[in-house]
Amino acid sequence: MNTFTEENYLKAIYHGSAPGGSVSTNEIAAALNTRAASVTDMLKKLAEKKLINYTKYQGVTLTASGEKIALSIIRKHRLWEYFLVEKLNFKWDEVHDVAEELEHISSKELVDRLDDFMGNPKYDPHGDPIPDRKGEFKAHQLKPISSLGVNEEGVISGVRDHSSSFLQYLEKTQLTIGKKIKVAEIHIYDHSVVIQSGDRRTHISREVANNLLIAL
Amino acid sequence: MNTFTEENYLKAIYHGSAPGGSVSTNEIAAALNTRAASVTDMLKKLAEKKLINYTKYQGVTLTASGEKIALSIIRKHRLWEYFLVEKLNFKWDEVHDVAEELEHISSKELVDRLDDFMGNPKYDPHGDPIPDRKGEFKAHQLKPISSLGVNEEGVISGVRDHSSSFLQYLEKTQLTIGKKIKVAEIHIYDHSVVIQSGDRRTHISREVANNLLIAL
DNA sequence: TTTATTTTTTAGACTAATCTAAATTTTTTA
DNA sequence: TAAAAAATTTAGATTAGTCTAAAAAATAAA
Ligand SMILES: [Mn+2]
Ligand SMILES: [Mn+2]
Ligand SMILES: [Mn+2]
Ligand SMILES: [Mn+2]
Repeated sequence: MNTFTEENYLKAIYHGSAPGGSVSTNEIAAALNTRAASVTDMLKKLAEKKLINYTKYQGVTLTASGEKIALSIIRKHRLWEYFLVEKLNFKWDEVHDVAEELEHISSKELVDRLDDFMGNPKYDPHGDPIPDRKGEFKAHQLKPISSLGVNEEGVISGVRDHSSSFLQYLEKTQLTIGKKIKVAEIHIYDHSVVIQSGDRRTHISREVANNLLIAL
Repeated sequence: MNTFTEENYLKAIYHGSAPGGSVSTNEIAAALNTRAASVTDMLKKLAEKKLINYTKYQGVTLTASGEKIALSIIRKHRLWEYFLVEKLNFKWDEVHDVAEELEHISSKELVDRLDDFMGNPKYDPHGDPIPDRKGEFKAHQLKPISSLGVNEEGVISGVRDHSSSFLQYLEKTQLTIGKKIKVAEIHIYDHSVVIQSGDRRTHISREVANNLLIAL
């Protein structure tokens, strides 16, 4: 097995990689709140274990087995988040830190049974896809509200910013996953957007419009 | 917070202490599958943190705060075991190792909600009492079947040996928690016992009779 | 295409947890 | 109560993960 730390590095590399691309030492250091020198040390170890492809100064990509591990961690993270929200009544902004711990519980039997217990959910509370036991998943096709024109509609299906302050803001303004919305107005001056949802109108900033994702 | 290792030491000290008594370095080493020298190092650290009372060569006891932590770990362990058996359909002999990991998840909110979700159970799948959120619990008054005389009755309420081989044996012979039993015969020669449970008779060895506990 | 800046790696140290082997202390036994 | 045995602690190393400071490589700018 791998240590928690190794698992966190693999996950960070997975999340930091643009499709097909590689991740830099500094990006990993930023994601894990650590120093570049520490990252270099760990990259050597992960390369030694054949979990990443690493050549000095070139950045890294995951090998097939590294990606498999990363996906299993992400599966656990998202299933536990779903459990916390759906079964234990946590709010969607309260679950991430707990899931960061739970994702390292090793038992595969446990997550698979948890998955069945909850009816094999496909998306976590933030709209992110949950890999199945084979590591497969299909992501929603998403785009930010800021890319819509006036009168275009869609269903809120994901967030680009997972911070609890953003999630709390969305909760308060009732812009949560599953809500059907329409763009009512766009202010050219500051790119802020007025959203219509049912008979409720909400004025959101450009930043919020960039971070709120709707399904096509 | 404390490391997993520190938590495991505190738990071992708690479990190793006879009521009011102290635990020896070697006992802790045996319980944790480690060496006496390692234990000594850790005892110094825990004493430094005022979680144990330690004087060289004298053995250790938990301080009030050390005991509080130990009980919170035990609470988590047993609640998770209950969850695994009652909600995820694990068998009682399969849950211990998973609970050994889950008990270190730090969120107090999580265990308290889990406790409520399950209806605040008082005993875990092996009959051990689950401390409440204040660390309080009442243990069953238990005695081994081997202490009963012929025709005495009782309800199976706990085990002294938690090994999966023993639990599997009990499962197979249907001598599980909650079963009402009566001692039908005692063989003087080897102290083996014939147990009547419903219309089923089971012949168990002295060793099994010593490790199966019934409520008074 | 040199020079400056940024990124990454190496060198050397530190902490937590562990180990073996040797030294102490305590307990038993004679 | 003195020698032998058992338990415990100390000494000195090791591994994982981290850090700061300095060196090296890559990239950007002049
Ligand atoms: Mn999360
Ligand atoms: Mn999520
Ligand atoms: Mn257990
Ligand atoms: Mn138990």
